[in-house]
Amino acid sequence: MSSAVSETDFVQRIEAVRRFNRFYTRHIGVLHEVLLRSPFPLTEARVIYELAHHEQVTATELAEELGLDPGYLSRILGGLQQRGLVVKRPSASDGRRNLLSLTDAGQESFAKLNADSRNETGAMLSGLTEEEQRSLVEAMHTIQRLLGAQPEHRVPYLLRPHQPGDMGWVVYRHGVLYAQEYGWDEQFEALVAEIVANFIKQFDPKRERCWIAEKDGQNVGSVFLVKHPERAGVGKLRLLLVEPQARGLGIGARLVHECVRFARQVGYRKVTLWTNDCLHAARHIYEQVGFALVQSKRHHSFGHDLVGETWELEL
Amino acid sequence: MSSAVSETDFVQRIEAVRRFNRFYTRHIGVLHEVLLRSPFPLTEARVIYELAHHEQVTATELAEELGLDPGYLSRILGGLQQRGLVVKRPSASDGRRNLLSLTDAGQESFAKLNADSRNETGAMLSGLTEEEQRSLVEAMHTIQRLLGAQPEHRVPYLLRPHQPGDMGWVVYRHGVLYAQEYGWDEQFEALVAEIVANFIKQFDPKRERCWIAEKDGQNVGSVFLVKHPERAGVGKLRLLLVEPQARGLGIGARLVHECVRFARQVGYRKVTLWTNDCLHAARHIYEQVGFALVQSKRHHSFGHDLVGETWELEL
DNA sequence: ATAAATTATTGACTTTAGCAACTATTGCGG
DNA sequence: CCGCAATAGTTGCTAAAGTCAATAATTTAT
Repeated sequence: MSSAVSETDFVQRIEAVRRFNRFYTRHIGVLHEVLLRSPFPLTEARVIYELAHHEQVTATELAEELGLDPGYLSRILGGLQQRGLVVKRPSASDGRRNLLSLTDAGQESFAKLNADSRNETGAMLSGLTEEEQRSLVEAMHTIQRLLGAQPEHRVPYLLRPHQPGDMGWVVYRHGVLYAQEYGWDEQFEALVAEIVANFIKQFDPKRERCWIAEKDGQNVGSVFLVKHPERAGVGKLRLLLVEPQARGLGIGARLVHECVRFARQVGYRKVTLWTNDCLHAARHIYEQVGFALVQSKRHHSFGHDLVGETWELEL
Repeated sequence: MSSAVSETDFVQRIEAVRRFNRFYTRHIGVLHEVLLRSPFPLTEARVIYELAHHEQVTATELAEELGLDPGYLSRILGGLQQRGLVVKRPSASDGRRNLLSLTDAGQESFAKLNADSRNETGAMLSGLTEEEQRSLVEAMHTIQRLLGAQPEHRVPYLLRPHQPGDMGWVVYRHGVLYAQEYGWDEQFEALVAEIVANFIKQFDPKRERCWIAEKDGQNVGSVFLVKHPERAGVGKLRLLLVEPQARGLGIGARLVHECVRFARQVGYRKVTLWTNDCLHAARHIYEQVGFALVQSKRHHSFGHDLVGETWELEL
């Protein structure tokens, strides 16, 4: 070793790290007690958690990520499937693999778990001052960086069904963002409000749905699929929105993709949507997913001259 | 909540903390795999670890500290006792309690576990630069402070039998410290060297022992109990030393205490020791433990005029 | 085309853990 | 000093968590 002094430092650091590990082992133990109060055994909860953060995973990946025995995991997944929380689809490209994902019920279970855990953490944090919270988070970042947390390769956001509060958020953010980005006036916000009001009033869970994208605990995107008011067997995609700070992560595409998947699943024969030609990012996504422009029509709304467009996708 | 902005921050912090918890859960999982390669199951290892850091604990305290179920712990302790790693003595003051401590074999097992874990952590740390190591440790301190790690009320040091390297350390530190603090010359260091050489050459594990005090992974104290060269049934306490940076923690008293306990246990009828009147701290400890001054004699040694003293304790 | 590797499942087990009931003490209030 | 609540620890029973090896179905590599 280089010198007596630095050797001493080194040994002391080792002990400091070990002390921290003991401390945090204990700390995590306490956290887990909270999860244990949920109807899910801890390991199951962890599996659900991972599933919620992946579009689709294979069992092997999951086992890897959670450090579980494949056999054990297989059984856990079996149980979750039986209870209707997880579905498994054979992979198209590899007959050995199965792609796993949460069902709606699974999503719901996750939402509850997630909320509990979040509240727990929130309660802990709120015992600290603003300044202390900042230091804590910063210290945690430092540790993760130094211990080589490989950038989590799960998607950094989350899709979920709507919850209380989400409708207000949708109206609010549509209003703010379209005003900011396109200068649209409050007529647009009113339109959005009307749409979501109707969605809630006439909600048919079997054939309609809202997806909210969440990132770091905050809403960052939305999309709705509703029955077309006049044309039976046709679904209408509405209110696609992604917050500026969350753009570039593929959230928009993912939202539309989910929408279409759901539309197929519940038996629509066609999905239609109305947008405006100035919304380039959205149009691009619709194109990618396979929608075709079927009609274009000038109109004056929201304080501007616009070109409204109707797009359709055969299922 | 105060404002939209700080609410946003708060939610993001919650997620950051949760992310860290997941990260560290996995990280600790990996650490534990290492321990799992040892002959001890993780929980047993933790129990041994705690026992090594306490003079004597009760099962309840231990369960509390480790967050274990008392029943479960009881069984673990039972197993450790059967394998001769732990002994249990009924408490004098409370008939319900049992005071637990590691046997020699237990100490040895601990030493191995501890070394493995330390090496593991050392290997991890040495992948980082000096600067990075410092940040890491600092971040860990921050977290412990903020999450209210109550100051560990276990003793922050550790007594253990001697290992390779310890004898050299004893000679080296006696030489350095007595020179620094009392100006003694290298004759003293030579004397110490001779004593430890004889200790090793004529070591009788049944009736002789060396204790090394360790703190944060470093040696900080020593004491020896050996057979008196002339008087059968008498033990001689020698080479009591505590590093300046570790004084005030009761390490000296603890070392002498262990010595006396051992002397009683292996059947000596008396313990004697030789010291000098200028070593105030040491004399104070001997007095406290019950030693009596039986002889005082001037001598010139180590480059100084000194007053040598003989102290004795009837067992 | 065959061997080797990968993905997932199953059966048979062990270990780990938690709860509740029970015994032996102790401390306390009347 | 008696009775009773509280504490320390043990034991039986049960569930959860995890392991290991064998197997089947594919895919990939040689």
